[in-house]
Amino acid sequence: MDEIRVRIAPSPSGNLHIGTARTALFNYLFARKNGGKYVLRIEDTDAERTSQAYIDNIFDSLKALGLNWDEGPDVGGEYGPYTQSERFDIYPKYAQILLDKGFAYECYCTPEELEAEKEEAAKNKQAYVYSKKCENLTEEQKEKLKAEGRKPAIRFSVSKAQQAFHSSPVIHFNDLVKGDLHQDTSLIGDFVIMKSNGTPTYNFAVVVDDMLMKISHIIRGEDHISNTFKQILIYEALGADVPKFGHLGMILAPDRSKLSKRHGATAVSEFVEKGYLTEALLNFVALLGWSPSDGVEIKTLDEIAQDFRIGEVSSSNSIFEYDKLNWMNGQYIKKMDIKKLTEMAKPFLKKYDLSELSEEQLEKVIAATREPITILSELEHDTAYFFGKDIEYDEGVKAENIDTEQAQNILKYFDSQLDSYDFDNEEKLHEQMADFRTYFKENYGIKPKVTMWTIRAALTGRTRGADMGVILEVLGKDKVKYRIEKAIA
RNA sequence: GCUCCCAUCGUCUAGAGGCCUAGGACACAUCCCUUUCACGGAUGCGACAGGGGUUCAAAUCCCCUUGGGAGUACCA
Repeated sequence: MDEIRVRIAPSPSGNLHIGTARTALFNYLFARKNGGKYVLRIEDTDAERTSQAYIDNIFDSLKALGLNWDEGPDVGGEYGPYTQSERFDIYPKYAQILLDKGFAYECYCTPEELEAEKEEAAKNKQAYVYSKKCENLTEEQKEKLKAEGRKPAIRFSVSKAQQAFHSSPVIHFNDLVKGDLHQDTSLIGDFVIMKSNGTPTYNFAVVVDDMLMKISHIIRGEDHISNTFKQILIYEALGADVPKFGHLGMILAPDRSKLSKRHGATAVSEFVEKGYLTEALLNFVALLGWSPSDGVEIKTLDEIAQDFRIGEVSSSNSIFEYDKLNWMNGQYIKKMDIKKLTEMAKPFLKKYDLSELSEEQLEKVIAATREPITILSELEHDTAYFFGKDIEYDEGVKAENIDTEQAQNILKYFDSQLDSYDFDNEEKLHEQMADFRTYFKENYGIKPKVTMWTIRAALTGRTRGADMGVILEVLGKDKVKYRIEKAIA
């Protein structure tokens, strides 16, 4: 096992979760940094909870994030198929090997019997461990049970595997991020590896797949630590090399509970719909657990991959706070190519008739409004006054910035000068506006700031917004005149 | 309940015994820049969970307590 191979193995029982995205990212980074392969496998053994829409969402989200896989369901690869439901015929073979080696046995217990065992354990305040009552069934007993119509599940004999490969019931492994981890296997009950319906359980399917796909390093969430001990035993029982494991802390909500819809978005696609850029999302999520050696936090995927070391990843949980994500998203919005950004902004501007503006004008609008925003959805509000004929006034703006005597004078004068302004010449218009401000400053002592504020209020209904030059230019003389005259009482 | 993991500013983190009167980023506050708002810049506020050890020396190592998280399925 010298080739480095990692995988991301999402279960399509929901859209791609931000936590899964981070796990995918760290696997991707590890593969890139170490010249390995990164594979995608879909774990859909539970048909009940799987849907094609989720599979599509997972593919799309991963691609949008730039986490492209070297092998996977769509691109194929040497070790396919990469969808578990297409591998159902291979698990029984390995279960049989375990049966033959004596590391597994058939279990004919009914759900009711199992339930009774659990209740008994709970009553005695004992940790539940399967009773092993089916471990030594004779052939006659099995036949009898089968005759009753019972279908067996296959259980893994934890104690037999432990005794065969470890001198102590307490087994250890060296985790890539957490270091030495241990568990007393006598506390692990003989668990089911093949359900009575013939499908594998998670713990069995992952091992078989990871083994067959020659996965060398398994990087995943720490919620899998307890599974790891079971999996190590299966690898050993199968006679396979045990891969290296690395467990990442979880991503928690600000209240330290599991991140759920109640805290806002959880799926990558939801973040995108809200106006987050996948680049920012990815960069942000990388910082949850990992930190750059040079202190520069805004980095491309490639840059992060260069600097990534799995052993330096934080082993504790981290909380998902929007503040920094928002800031980072804003940074990406400011730096993004304007044409690309304009394209991305369009879905957020559905409310408006975009045909009012040329592509060039729209770009100007976006360029002028991108600065203060943090997420794309803010664009709808911030660009409102560029569309339509009439505008809505923010609260208080009319009374404070338009209806005063001074404001009215400014507006009237502006209106009288309008015809002489050259809206087709950016530079000239800029000069003319400067003259306009100077006029009020020199003749009436009105600060340029106030003069501009008045015009802005009349034109946009607000006291904050894009650069005045851009507003004038994009609106054009007719609209400007219309709004100014409307503001004059 | 049992088992496992984790523990530095509000949050993300740097820190692998002396370089730490603990550094950076976000957020927050103030100031500067500016034709508005913003961007940007500067400054400030702000943490080693608690208690025991080990050591000449501990945020860094050990133990206990507390707190948080995870697992405990014929879910993945």
